[in-house]
Amino acid sequence: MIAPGTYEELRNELATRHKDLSKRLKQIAEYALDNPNDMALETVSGIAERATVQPSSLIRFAKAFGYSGFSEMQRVFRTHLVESGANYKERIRSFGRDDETSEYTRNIVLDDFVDGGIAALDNLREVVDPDKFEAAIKYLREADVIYLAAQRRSFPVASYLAYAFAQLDKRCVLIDGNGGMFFEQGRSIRKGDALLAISFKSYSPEVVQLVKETRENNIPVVSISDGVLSPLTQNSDVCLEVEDIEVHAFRSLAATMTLALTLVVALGRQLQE
Amino acid sequence: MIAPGTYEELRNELATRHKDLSKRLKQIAEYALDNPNDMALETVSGIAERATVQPSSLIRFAKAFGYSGFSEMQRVFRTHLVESGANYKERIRSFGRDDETSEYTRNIVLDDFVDGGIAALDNLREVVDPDKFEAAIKYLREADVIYLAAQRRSFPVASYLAYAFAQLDKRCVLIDGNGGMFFEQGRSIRKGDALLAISFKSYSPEVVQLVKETRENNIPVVSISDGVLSPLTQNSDVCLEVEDIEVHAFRSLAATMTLALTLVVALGRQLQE
DNA sequence: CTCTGTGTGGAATTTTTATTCCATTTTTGC
DNA sequence: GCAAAAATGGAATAAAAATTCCACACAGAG
Repeated sequence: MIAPGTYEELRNELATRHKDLSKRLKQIAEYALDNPNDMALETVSGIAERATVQPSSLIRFAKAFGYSGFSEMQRVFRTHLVESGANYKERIRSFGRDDETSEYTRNIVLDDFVDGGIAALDNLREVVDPDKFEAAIKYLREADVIYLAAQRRSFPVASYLAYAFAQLDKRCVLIDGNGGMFFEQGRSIRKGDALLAISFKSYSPEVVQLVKETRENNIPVVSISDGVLSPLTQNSDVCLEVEDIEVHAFRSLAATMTLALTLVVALGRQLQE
Repeated sequence: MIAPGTYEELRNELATRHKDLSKRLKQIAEYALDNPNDMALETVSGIAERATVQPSSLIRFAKAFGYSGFSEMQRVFRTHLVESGANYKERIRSFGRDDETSEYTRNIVLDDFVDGGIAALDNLREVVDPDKFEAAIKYLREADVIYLAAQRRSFPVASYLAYAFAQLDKRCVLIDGNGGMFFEQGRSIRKGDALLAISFKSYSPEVVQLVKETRENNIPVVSISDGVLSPLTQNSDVCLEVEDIEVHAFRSLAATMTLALTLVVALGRQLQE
């Protein structure tokens, strides 16, 4: 007897064997299919109570399907809960075992990054708050000149935005830190302009400082960063959250780039009107 | 002290109080925000291990936020896990409906780009030829200095690669055309180096010309471009094809960025050996 | 440099939870 | 309708998990 390792397999097994089960086990099977979340999260006695069976029946049930005990079966339900839920990070964690032959590896790598990128984009759809997005656009639309600040890994995003804004005939300044003049470039910002800053952990100190200074001068700051702990979030008028997934210790920019593009297009539409 | 009853409240609380927390509690706050699923499903000691803290710190953490113990706090994460899953399914169901209200429309834009990005990534998986990929890596690995050439929309990709190569201690020169010296920078390439050029239609004449010149000098040229008709394909030793999909007349860089990242990681592995 | 108080690691303890076992009940085959 | 087998309930036990507690480390004040 081999125990089903995935929720789908278990479901199948439950369906096919349902009619041959004893009264109590039938009852449990039905409950499990109706309330997979309970199966994933509740304790044996909790489920027993809700399903009006004895705790011991639940253990018998698990054993009848080949598991060593209830806990082992519960893992299947838990995994399913995580994977079916939008929460993408766990999904990512489950791949990326990469101790294969190099023949294999090269494709594995590309596949991993592609999967990671897709998961990041899926996630982007969920976490972007439409109100914040709208607010960000408003600041950018009203700005006379948009200043773009980003360093290191995030710099390409700013560079892309600079190109795209130029296409829209939206004036902008890309603070590239050329000649070590990051702050000199940044401080030429003035009333009527807006700063768009992009940085992820570990946050570029220059960008963080520039954001703070700009905010203190009552100039609007829009930022793109990761999560609520980011120092950008705390010092910006509006912060859009993105999280690009880390695969093999490298982070792609797929989601961030897509967000940037969306920002540009949305802004472009409003400018046309 | 009143404990946050929902995930969002807790998240907020974590964010605002993060800076005042002690070292360990900070560490836990970060872990919790990054791995909410673990917080929902794992045991105290399991989480403690993954977050490299002591079990007792987790209990202290929960109490610091007003809960009676870890278990009470865990309920918040569990509820969130279940509910976020439900929302996700809801979203999928309501997908593809686009009956106006600008309220709705702005999301449509993001959704479109996300879908476009996903499609582009899926496509990337298919069209990348492993042999060409391998060959590209070989040229780059053997190069003394990698020269990066790209203009306009593709420039951010080169900029990203420059950053990533530097991280790998691989020498490279980013031809950025600063001061109008595109060709001057490009012509400093010499035997033993390699050129990595990125351009899509309509192809940047400068990049195309540089590729041709470099090839004529018997220096290896690797390119990233779109399709067999690209003048880069014809004048490169190896050309990797990508096609980022056009949505609302704008092209994202999601797929190209992902390819670039993969290139970097694959190269990085070989350099380590 | 020493004292004081907060923060931390880790073992000990308590509580909760899973599992086993067996007496009792229900089904099944004759 | 009567054994024999299977299934069930529920208390007893074992296992695992959460929580407490205390000795020690460390940072900041004097």
